[in-house]
Amino acid sequence: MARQPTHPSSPRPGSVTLEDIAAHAGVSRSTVSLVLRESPLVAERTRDNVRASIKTLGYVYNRGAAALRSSRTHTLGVVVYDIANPFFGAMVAGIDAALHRENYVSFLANSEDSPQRQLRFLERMREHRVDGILLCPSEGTDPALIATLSDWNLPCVQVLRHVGEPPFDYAGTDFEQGVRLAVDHLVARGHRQIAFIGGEAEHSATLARWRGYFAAIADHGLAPRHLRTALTRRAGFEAIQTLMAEPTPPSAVVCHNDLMAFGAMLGLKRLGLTPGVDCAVVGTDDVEEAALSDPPLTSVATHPYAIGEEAARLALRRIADPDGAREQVILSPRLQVRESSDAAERHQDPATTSKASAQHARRLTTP
Amino acid sequence: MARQPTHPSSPRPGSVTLEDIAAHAGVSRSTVSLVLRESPLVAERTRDNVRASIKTLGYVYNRGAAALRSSRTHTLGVVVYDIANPFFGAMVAGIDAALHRENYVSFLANSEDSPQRQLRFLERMREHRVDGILLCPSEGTDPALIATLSDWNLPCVQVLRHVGEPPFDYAGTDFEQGVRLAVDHLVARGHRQIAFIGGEAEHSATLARWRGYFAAIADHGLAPRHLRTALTRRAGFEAIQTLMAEPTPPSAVVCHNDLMAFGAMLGLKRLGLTPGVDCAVVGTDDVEEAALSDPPLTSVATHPYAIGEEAARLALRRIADPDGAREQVILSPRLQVRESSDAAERHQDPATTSKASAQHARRLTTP
DNA sequence: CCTACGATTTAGATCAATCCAAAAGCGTTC
DNA sequence: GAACGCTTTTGGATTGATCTAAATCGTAGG
Repeated sequence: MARQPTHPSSPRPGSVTLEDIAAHAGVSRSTVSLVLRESPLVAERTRDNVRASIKTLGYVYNRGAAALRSSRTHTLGVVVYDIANPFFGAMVAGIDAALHRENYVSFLANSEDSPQRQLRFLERMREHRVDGILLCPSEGTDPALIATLSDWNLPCVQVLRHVGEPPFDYAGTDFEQGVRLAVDHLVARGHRQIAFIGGEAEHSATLARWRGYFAAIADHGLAPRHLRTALTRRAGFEAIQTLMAEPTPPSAVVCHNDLMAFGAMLGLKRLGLTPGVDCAVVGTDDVEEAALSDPPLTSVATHPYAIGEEAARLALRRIADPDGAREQVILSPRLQVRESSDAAERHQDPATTSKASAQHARRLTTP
Repeated sequence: MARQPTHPSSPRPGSVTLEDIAAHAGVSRSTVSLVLRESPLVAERTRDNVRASIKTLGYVYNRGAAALRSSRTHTLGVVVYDIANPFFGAMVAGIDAALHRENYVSFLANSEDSPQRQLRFLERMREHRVDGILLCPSEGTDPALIATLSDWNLPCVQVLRHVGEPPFDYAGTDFEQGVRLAVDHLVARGHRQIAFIGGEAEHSATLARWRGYFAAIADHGLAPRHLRTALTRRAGFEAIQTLMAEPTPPSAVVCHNDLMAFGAMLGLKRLGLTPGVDCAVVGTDDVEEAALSDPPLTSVATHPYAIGEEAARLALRRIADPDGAREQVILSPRLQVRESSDAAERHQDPATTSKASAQHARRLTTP
């Protein structure tokens, strides 16, 4: 109601078209279109006139119509498998920030780790003609999916996990290296019985952690103790109690993620033990809560926000150059040592949080 | 490459159109369109033929083109101010689930609590011609925004927070009632010095908590003690230490959210006090972590997933009937009592989580 | 005076669907 | 065999942008 367009035949507000602008400014539709797309072909005087008409008529660009002709929607599909997990929340925030800067906008779907849901969403994305996909493949994703997307002509960047054979575009963290850092740290603190809990599933991200664990343990000439569990707080709570009841209980545990580590620390307390004194605990992710737990948790920082940003950047690059060399961006994890693995550590300010250090990124290019 | 469309002039795979299907099935474009939209006007034989052609040619529906003509995109814009917060993660999951069922898909934006970013996103949504908006208004949102959206002909459902004057569509929780429940519970346990921490900002959601707190305290003839702080874990950690250093320290605190409550419990431990024994702590939200903290946290459950679902349903209803009566769906909170407010409670299984009880919803309709 | 030139601007086709009014098909009945 | 009523089907217009090749314009060179 505020500003009715002056053109009389427009039925509801918001349906002013290029045609209307053209008539008002005394030029052709084409010229208005060029102005909207900041083309250098248009004379400055004309451009100003057109801009003025656009303003007075309250025109709104119709991206749908533009996409029909240009087959570019400025739209991306993002699939994660658990948006309620703060790690993915941070990642999505990073994606959002990077896309926002480039005037892109993203569809989000939560696959709930169901390949069927994931596929349905991807099909829908195809109908909406998104320019590309950011995919955290759900559990049990058919590796052929990536080839299918490629058949569909849909650029796809995998994030955090990956399936199928390289080369593909991928952004994630070097989890193998992360677990190695954790084990090395614990060995340096004198631990010899170092267990690993987590990882019943078989993604790349889980496998990488295993590799890191077994390799590091072997390097130090120690005996591995690996317990497969779910990846929840609850699972950590139970797993630690199982381990501590064994004939040779571990003196330290490395956990698949921070949630499990918190669970493990609670489990230790339930047993009357003190985390960091009776048994060291190391997590993975370094979520905000890690600095403020009791005791503060040593954790391998995996920079979800930075991963999100990198993934988005990668996708935009692939859209601009569909046949360019595939790229893998792998951020280096960083170990944040706190009291849960080092009771001797000074009692610091509780919120010494780590900043994402994206400059540690390693870039691989597969031609 | 898998299945090349038989139509020779199509440049890349995936660009099979209605025209191609029509030619292949020996009918007109219009008929194919009717089949796609499950129109009862088409004879069964014809429908089957067309379906077969669609399959063999590998046709993909182009929603962009359809939207151009029908001005319905089957698309929604969702704005939250902190997607990294697990509460919003759960809410978005609820929204996603509800929309998925109705073949809708949603754009997500993280406003980072900036009205400018929020507005930019909303403008972009308008360009994409979304059918509606789900909005958690960012801090400092101009109340006129809701009227502007209405001018734009964009149905908008506010979620969790709201600005502007009713009537509008809204889905949220009765925070006032929630805080009341918490205070009543504490009084019943014999507490007389009950403080409230949190809420320096001025949203509806914060104001409602205040109202609940002051009203309940007054009802019981007690003296209020309210500390305004930020809404972070860190803030809770500091606030409790401030309060406990006062001449009459509280015997119980109610916190704006669970994050702050966790911080407060940590702060008590830092002072050598035991949460639940030396000072009771109650949070709000009942996040998953609450059941597994040390001690388990009493919390007012606010059902984010259910709120998300209700909000999405509301939006779809409004799209179908733009001039219908505005609705407010307000879920009733439920108090989940655990040891942090009741040290005498039996040591239960740590993960007795609450199920969202959406049947407690109260529906208001403003004509 | 005519043409060529670079810089702008434009008409008309095109993109892939929906909408609408009109036509076609078809079995009855007069 | 024409008229009728009913279900199906169909051209052609429409939606709002982009793309392409051609038109316009003022000026300078031959």
